[in-house]
Amino acid sequence: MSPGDPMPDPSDLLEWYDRHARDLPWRVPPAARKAGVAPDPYRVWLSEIMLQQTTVAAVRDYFLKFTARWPTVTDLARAEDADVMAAWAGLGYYARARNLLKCARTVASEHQGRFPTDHATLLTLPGVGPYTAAAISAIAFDRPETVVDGNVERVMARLHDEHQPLPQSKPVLTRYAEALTPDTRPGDYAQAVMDLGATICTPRSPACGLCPWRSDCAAWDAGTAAELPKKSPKKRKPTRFGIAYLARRVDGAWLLERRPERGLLGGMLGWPGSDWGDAPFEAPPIRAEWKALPEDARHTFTHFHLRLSLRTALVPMDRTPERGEFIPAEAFSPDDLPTLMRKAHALASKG
DNA sequence: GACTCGTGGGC
DNA sequence: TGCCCAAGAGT
Repeated sequence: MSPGDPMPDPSDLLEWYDRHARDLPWRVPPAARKAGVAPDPYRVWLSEIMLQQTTVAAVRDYFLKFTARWPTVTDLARAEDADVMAAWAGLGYYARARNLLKCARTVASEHQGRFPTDHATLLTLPGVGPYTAAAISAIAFDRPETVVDGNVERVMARLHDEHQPLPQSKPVLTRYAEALTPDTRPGDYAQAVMDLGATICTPRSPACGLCPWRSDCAAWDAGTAAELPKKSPKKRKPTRFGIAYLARRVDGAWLLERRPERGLLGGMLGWPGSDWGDAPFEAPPIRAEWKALPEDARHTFTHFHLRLSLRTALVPMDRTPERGEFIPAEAFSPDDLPTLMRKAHALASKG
């Protein structure tokens, strides 16, 4: 920070937030907050975990489903692993769901079912990193912590016309954000900066004409808002190949397998099959007359494309699988599977 | 610091 | 179609 740097007024943003705060299921609106309504730390924590690298639109229904089924952190702590993983299926980044349960059980057993209020203690919880610790402390407990997510990075890069690319610029953007964090209404302020980034100071075609901080924005002055923040170039994704075996028993049961805790889709149910690489091979998980499907399941993960070759078979009752276990038709729903495995199921059921 | 780790929507 | 992006954390 140096003299002459833009110094926007947090009050201007709070005033904007009072008029334009989005209506979100996990949010206590500013008027209610002023009237003394305190957020439920459980709901704040749950929403923040779900929102990691995930859009509000994708999270909304999952949040409602989870809070209806597990209204408190102790309810969640008592849940079966398989039930939570199934409820999370489709939302992605499944380590979050595993850590969600670990965290709920830690809060229940070591913190008397109440979330810690301070940043340092929150950081010790599974799945809670610097951003989420600050968000819970600020939003749930109205402490003056600085949240730095992708929105805040973008807003700060523009306010200061910072052209150094992310992630190298992260430390300086964090200092800019810290310098702005107010002692009054820090929880609303944290949500306000993120709302600004999500609705006005957007990645593409920002609506600078509507921005309460426009007159204090260096990128607005320079005409560079839309090209910030700069980011380091990304590598392109390779394509990997795999084989999956979808066995259906004559009584309708499906042969599924719980994936290892670590790694891609860790802890989720899936179809037995090969590893994913250049030239996969894997013997079938059960003796049967296997038929190759004409169409591969295609799916793109964060860092590679996958083409999954599918094999199907109808197997008699008296045969024991070498891998996985049969799940009865009435206990199976493709909604309990990660999206890739749903795609494979849809193709097998169609064919 | 560099990787790994999902998914759906927008352009 | 292909790339970018989204309230990041763990290793």
